[in-house]
Amino acid sequence: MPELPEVEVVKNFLKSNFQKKKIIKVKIINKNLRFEIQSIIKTKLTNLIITKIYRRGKYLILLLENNLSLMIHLGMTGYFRMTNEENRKKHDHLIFYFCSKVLIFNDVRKFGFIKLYNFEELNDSKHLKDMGPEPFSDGFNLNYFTKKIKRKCSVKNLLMNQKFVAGLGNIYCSEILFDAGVNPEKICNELSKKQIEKIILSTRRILEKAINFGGTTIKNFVVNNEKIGYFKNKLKVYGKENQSCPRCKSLAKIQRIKQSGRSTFLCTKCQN
DNA sequence: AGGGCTACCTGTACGC
DNA sequence: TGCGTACAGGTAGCCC
Repeated sequence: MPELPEVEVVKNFLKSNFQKKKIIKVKIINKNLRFEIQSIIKTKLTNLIITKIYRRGKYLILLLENNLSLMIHLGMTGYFRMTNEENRKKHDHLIFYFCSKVLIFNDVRKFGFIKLYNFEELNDSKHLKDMGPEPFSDGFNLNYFTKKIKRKCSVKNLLMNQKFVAGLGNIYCSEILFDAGVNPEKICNELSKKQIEKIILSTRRILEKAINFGGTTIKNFVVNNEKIGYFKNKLKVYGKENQSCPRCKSLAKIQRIKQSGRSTFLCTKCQN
């Protein structure tokens, strides 16, 4: 599920409720996520204060006392919910107990994971060390884009590559390229300067809008029991196969194609 | 080196 | 009702 906007929304939720709060206890219900949850976190995290919470790409990072950091990835279906007492659901895997709250990590498909790092090892981890710039950072600019372009790669696959730019996934790549008027199958070394500039602009515009609407709910994006994600109503092409193009109106229908095994939605009339 | 493909896991929707 | 198939926001780790 979660791409950058959804992870940003989760980060804000965690930040406003758990930053500066002390973890009283950790309980592992099922350690078999994508990577096994280290049982050491039960003892290591007990009685530590979460000093800072932030996002890098699609990763959530919790900084803790004792120079520790917790890396969390939500995979496709991971989410957190906050309760006042232990209130279990199917596919709950981990529980953090705080003074008056309980925070539960749930993940149906178990593609998510939680890993403990010493802070100084965090950015050298395999997950973060080659990650591309944040889309909102100055580093994601025309010069960077132009230099990083490799032939033989479609522009959609380029944007999906976390080493190129952090945080974009399957939904937003379709939406961004529709907004930019660029065909997702375009080979990226054939992009004009103008198109690259448009893609950078559209990336920021779409992500910002999605964050402001609380992300996108397709199936099960949940924050604290609430299905939010009103950006779903704002999607222009994703999941809109055979509907008329919102830009050319009746002239063309939205098509679904496959790129690297994943669905891409586009209008072949207005995306060139 | 860098891209493509598959595996990982569970649930849902749809055709027959 | 059941069964088989396709598909779903993720990435690591193979293979070429």
